[in-house]
Amino acid sequence: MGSSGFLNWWPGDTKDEIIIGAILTQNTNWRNVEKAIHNLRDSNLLSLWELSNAKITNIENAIKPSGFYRQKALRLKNIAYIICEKYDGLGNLFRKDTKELRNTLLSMNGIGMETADSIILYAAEKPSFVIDAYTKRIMSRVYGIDKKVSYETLQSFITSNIRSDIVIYKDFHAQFVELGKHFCMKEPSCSNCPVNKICRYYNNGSDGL
DNA sequence: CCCCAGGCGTCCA
DNA sequence: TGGACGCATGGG
Repeated sequence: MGSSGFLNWWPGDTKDEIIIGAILTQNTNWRNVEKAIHNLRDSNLLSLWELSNAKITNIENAIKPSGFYRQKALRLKNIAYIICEKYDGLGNLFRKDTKELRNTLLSMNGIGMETADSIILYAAEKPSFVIDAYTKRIMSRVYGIDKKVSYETLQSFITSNIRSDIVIYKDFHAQFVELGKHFCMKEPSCSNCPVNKICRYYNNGSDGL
Protein backbone atom coordinates (compact mmCIF):
# COMPACT_ATOMS: atom_id res chain seq x y z
CA MET A 1 0.00 0.00 0.00
CA GLY A 2 1.68 3.31 0.94
CA SER A 3 0.94 6.55 -0.84
CA SER A 4 -1.25 4.93 -3.46
CA GLY A 5 -3.83 3.69 -0.96
CA PHE A 6 -4.78 0.06 -1.34
CA LEU A 7 -3.89 -0.34 -4.99
CA ASN A 8 -2.09 -3.68 -5.40
CA TRP A 9 -3.32 -4.57 -1.94
CA TRP A 10 -3.85 -8.29 -2.52
CA PRO A 11 -0.71 -10.14 -1.34
CA GLY A 12 1.09 -12.13 -4.02
CA ASP A 13 3.88 -11.60 -6.51
CA THR A 14 2.30 -13.50 -9.41
CA LYS A 15 -1.15 -14.22 -10.78
CA ASP A 16 -0.67 -17.87 -9.84
CA GLU A 17 0.07 -16.89 -6.27
CA ILE A 18 -2.99 -14.65 -6.09
CA ILE A 19 -5.22 -17.49 -7.28
CA ILE A 20 -3.64 -19.95 -4.85
CA GLY A 21 -4.05 -17.46 -2.01
CA ALA A 22 -7.69 -16.91 -2.92
CA ILE A 23 -8.38 -20.62 -2.44
CA LEU A 24 -6.32 -20.97 0.70
CA THR A 25 -7.88 -17.99 2.46
CA GLN A 26 -11.41 -19.40 2.33
CA ASN A 27 -12.73 -19.11 5.89
CA THR A 28 -9.13 -18.88 7.03
CA ASN A 29 -7.00 -16.21 8.67
CA TRP A 30 -4.43 -14.76 6.30
CA ARG A 31 -1.64 -15.47 8.83
CA ASN A 32 -2.22 -19.18 8.30
CA VAL A 33 -2.36 -18.70 4.55
CA GLU A 34 1.05 -17.03 4.63
CA LYS A 35 2.54 -20.08 6.29
CA ALA A 36 0.99 -22.35 3.69
CA ILE A 37 2.25 -20.18 0.83
CA HIS A 38 5.71 -20.14 2.39
CA ASN A 39 5.69 -23.94 2.53
CA LEU A 40 4.48 -24.17 -1.07
CA ARG A 41 7.32 -21.92 -2.16
CA ASP A 42 9.86 -24.03 -0.26
CA SER A 43 8.43 -27.15 -1.91
CA ASN A 44 8.57 -25.52 -5.34
CA LEU A 45 4.80 -25.82 -5.60
CA LEU A 46 3.83 -22.17 -5.79
CA SER A 47 2.61 -22.22 -9.39
CA LEU A 48 -0.40 -23.66 -11.15
CA TRP A 49 1.74 -25.81 -13.40
CA GLU A 50 3.64 -27.33 -10.47
CA LEU A 51 0.41 -27.89 -8.54
CA SER A 52 -1.24 -29.61 -11.50
CA ASN A 53 1.61 -32.13 -11.58
CA ALA A 54 2.17 -32.50 -7.84
CA LYS A 55 1.28 -35.41 -5.61
CA ILE A 56 -1.73 -34.65 -3.43
CA THR A 57 0.10 -35.61 -0.26
CA ASN A 58 2.86 -33.12 -1.04
CA ILE A 59 0.31 -30.34 -1.47
CA GLU A 60 -1.49 -31.41 1.70
CA ASN A 61 1.67 -31.31 3.77
CA ALA A 62 2.59 -27.86 2.50
CA ILE A 63 -0.79 -26.20 3.05
CA LYS A 64 -1.66 -27.83 6.36
CA PRO A 65 -1.44 -24.56 8.33
CA SER A 66 -4.23 -23.03 6.23
CA GLY A 67 -6.79 -25.57 7.49
CA PHE A 68 -9.24 -27.68 5.47
CA TYR A 69 -6.07 -28.94 3.89
CA ARG A 70 -7.43 -32.14 2.37
CA GLN A 71 -10.23 -30.37 0.49
CA LYS A 72 -8.02 -27.49 -0.49
CA ALA A 73 -5.23 -29.72 -1.80
CA LEU A 74 -7.65 -31.58 -4.06
CA ARG A 75 -9.28 -28.38 -5.23
CA LEU A 76 -5.97 -26.62 -5.88
CA LYS A 77 -4.68 -29.47 -7.97
CA ASN A 78 -7.93 -29.87 -9.88
CA ILE A 79 -8.27 -26.15 -10.60
CA ALA A 80 -4.61 -25.91 -11.61
CA TYR A 81 -5.02 -28.91 -13.88
CA ILE A 82 -8.05 -27.43 -15.63
CA ILE A 83 -6.33 -24.08 -16.17
CA CYS A 84 -3.10 -25.63 -17.42
CA GLU A 85 -4.49 -28.48 -19.52
CA LYS A 86 -7.91 -27.38 -20.71
CA TYR A 87 -7.14 -23.69 -21.20
CA ASP A 88 -3.41 -24.03 -21.74
CA GLY A 89 -2.70 -21.33 -19.20
CA LEU A 90 -4.07 -18.20 -17.63
CA GLY A 91 -3.62 -16.14 -20.79
CA ASN A 92 -6.38 -18.02 -22.60
CA LEU A 93 -8.62 -18.24 -19.55
CA PHE A 94 -8.37 -14.55 -18.75
CA ARG A 95 -9.02 -13.61 -22.37
CA LYS A 96 -12.70 -14.43 -21.83
CA ASP A 97 -15.01 -11.54 -21.11
CA THR A 98 -15.78 -10.94 -17.46
CA LYS A 99 -19.14 -12.69 -17.36
CA GLU A 100 -17.97 -15.80 -19.18
CA LEU A 101 -14.79 -15.90 -17.10
CA ARG A 102 -16.87 -15.73 -13.94
CA ASN A 103 -19.13 -18.57 -15.04
CA THR A 104 -16.11 -20.64 -15.99
CA LEU A 105 -14.49 -20.12 -12.61
CA LEU A 106 -17.75 -20.86 -10.80
CA SER A 107 -17.98 -24.19 -12.62
CA MET A 108 -14.76 -25.34 -10.94
CA ASN A 109 -15.09 -27.24 -7.68
CA GLY A 110 -13.89 -25.06 -4.82
CA ILE A 111 -14.51 -21.71 -6.47
CA GLY A 112 -17.60 -19.88 -5.25
CA MET A 113 -18.68 -16.33 -5.90
CA GLU A 114 -16.25 -14.56 -3.61
CA THR A 115 -13.25 -16.56 -4.81
CA ALA A 116 -14.28 -16.08 -8.44
CA ASP A 117 -14.64 -12.34 -8.03
CA SER A 118 -11.33 -12.12 -6.16
CA ILE A 119 -9.54 -13.95 -8.96
CA ILE A 120 -11.18 -11.83 -11.65
CA LEU A 121 -10.45 -8.58 -9.85
CA TYR A 122 -6.93 -9.15 -8.54
CA ALA A 123 -5.47 -11.71 -10.95
CA ALA A 124 -7.32 -11.14 -14.23
CA GLU A 125 -7.68 -7.46 -13.35
CA LYS A 126 -11.19 -6.98 -14.65
CA PRO A 127 -13.91 -5.19 -12.66
CA SER A 128 -15.87 -7.76 -10.63
CA PHE A 129 -16.75 -6.52 -7.17
CA VAL A 130 -15.84 -8.77 -4.24
CA ILE A 131 -18.27 -9.28 -1.36
CA ASP A 132 -16.89 -10.93 1.77
CA ALA A 133 -17.68 -11.39 5.44
CA TYR A 134 -16.20 -7.98 6.27
CA THR A 135 -18.27 -6.25 3.62
CA LYS A 136 -21.46 -7.80 4.95
CA ARG A 137 -20.54 -7.05 8.55
CA ILE A 138 -19.82 -3.40 7.89
CA MET A 139 -22.86 -2.90 5.69
CA SER A 140 -25.12 -4.43 8.34
CA ARG A 141 -23.55 -2.99 11.48
CA VAL A 142 -22.94 0.53 10.19
CA TYR A 143 -25.44 0.99 7.41
CA GLY A 144 -28.28 -1.23 8.60
CA ILE A 145 -28.30 -3.63 5.66
CA ASP A 146 -29.91 -6.98 6.50
CA LYS A 147 -27.23 -9.33 7.84
CA LYS A 148 -28.57 -12.17 5.74
CA VAL A 149 -28.52 -10.25 2.49
CA SER A 150 -27.53 -12.46 -0.42
CA TYR A 151 -24.20 -12.11 -2.18
CA GLU A 152 -25.73 -10.97 -5.45
CA THR A 153 -28.06 -8.48 -3.82
CA LEU A 154 -25.33 -6.75 -1.85
CA GLN A 155 -22.98 -6.85 -4.82
CA SER A 156 -25.46 -5.23 -7.18
CA PHE A 157 -26.47 -2.73 -4.52
CA ILE A 158 -22.88 -1.57 -4.12
CA THR A 159 -21.88 -1.69 -7.77
CA SER A 160 -24.96 0.24 -8.81
CA ASN A 161 -23.73 3.08 -6.63
CA ILE A 162 -20.06 3.23 -7.65
CA ARG A 163 -18.33 3.50 -10.99
CA SER A 164 -17.31 0.23 -12.64
CA ASP A 165 -13.59 0.81 -12.46
CA ILE A 166 -10.83 -1.66 -11.74
CA VAL A 167 -8.94 0.71 -9.46
CA ILE A 168 -12.04 1.67 -7.51
CA TYR A 169 -13.20 -1.94 -7.16
CA LYS A 170 -9.81 -3.06 -5.88
CA ASP A 171 -9.49 -0.20 -3.45
CA PHE A 172 -13.10 -0.35 -2.23
CA HIS A 173 -12.83 -4.03 -1.33
CA ALA A 174 -9.46 -3.51 0.34
CA GLN A 175 -10.91 -0.68 2.41
CA PHE A 176 -13.76 -2.93 3.56
CA VAL A 177 -11.33 -5.63 4.66
CA GLU A 178 -8.93 -3.32 6.44
CA LEU A 179 -11.77 -1.56 8.25
CA GLY A 180 -13.53 -4.84 8.93
CA LYS A 181 -10.53 -6.11 10.83
CA HIS A 182 -11.33 -3.55 13.51
CA PHE A 183 -14.76 -5.07 14.05
CA CYS A 184 -15.14 -8.13 16.19
CA MET A 185 -17.68 -10.86 15.50
CA LYS A 186 -19.49 -10.34 18.78
CA GLU A 187 -22.58 -8.23 18.57
CA PRO A 188 -22.37 -4.45 18.98
CA SER A 189 -22.55 -4.79 22.76
CA CYS A 190 -18.93 -5.97 22.78
CA SER A 191 -16.92 -3.27 24.50
CA ASN A 192 -13.58 -4.23 22.98
CA CYS A 193 -14.46 -3.41 19.39
CA PRO A 194 -13.17 0.09 18.62
CA VAL A 195 -15.89 0.69 16.06
CA ASN A 196 -18.51 -0.14 18.69
CA LYS A 197 -16.93 2.35 21.06
CA ILE A 198 -17.18 5.03 18.41
CA CYS A 199 -20.80 4.17 17.72
CA ARG A 200 -21.66 4.27 21.41
CA TYR A 201 -19.98 7.64 21.71
CA TYR A 202 -22.01 9.07 18.87
CA ASN A 203 -25.21 7.50 20.16
CA ASN A 204 -24.71 8.85 23.65
CA GLY A 205 -24.48 5.58 25.52
CA SER A 206 -26.80 3.37 23.53
CA ASP A 207 -25.47 1.20 20.76
CA GLY A 208 -28.04 2.19 18.23
CA LEU A 209 -26.89 -0.71 16.14
C1' DC B 1 -11.97 -23.71 27.95
C1' DC B 2 -14.16 -20.69 24.54
C1' DC B 3 -14.70 -18.28 19.77
C1' DC B 4 -13.07 -16.97 15.33
C1' DA B 5 -10.83 -16.67 10.48
C1' DG B 6 -10.95 -12.42 3.51
C1' DG B 7 -15.96 -19.99 1.99
C1' DC B 8 -17.52 -23.91 -0.40
C1' DG B 9 -20.21 -28.12 -1.51
C1' DT B 10 -23.72 -31.19 -0.08
C1' DC B 11 -27.93 -32.45 1.86
C1' DC B 12 -32.64 -31.61 2.91
C1' DA B 13 -37.16 -29.38 3.38
C1' DT C 1 -34.04 -20.76 -2.07
C1' DG C 2 -32.23 -21.15 2.03
C1' DG C 3 -30.63 -23.12 6.46
C1' DA C 4 -27.53 -26.71 8.76
C1' DC C 5 -23.35 -29.08 8.66
C1' DG C 6 -18.46 -30.76 7.80
C1' DC C 7 -14.12 -29.36 6.66
C1' DA C 8 -9.18 -28.16 10.22
C1' DT C 9 -5.24 -25.33 11.67
C1' DG C 10 -3.56 -21.51 14.59
C1' DG C 11 -4.32 -17.18 17.25
C1' DG C 12 -6.54 -14.46 20.92
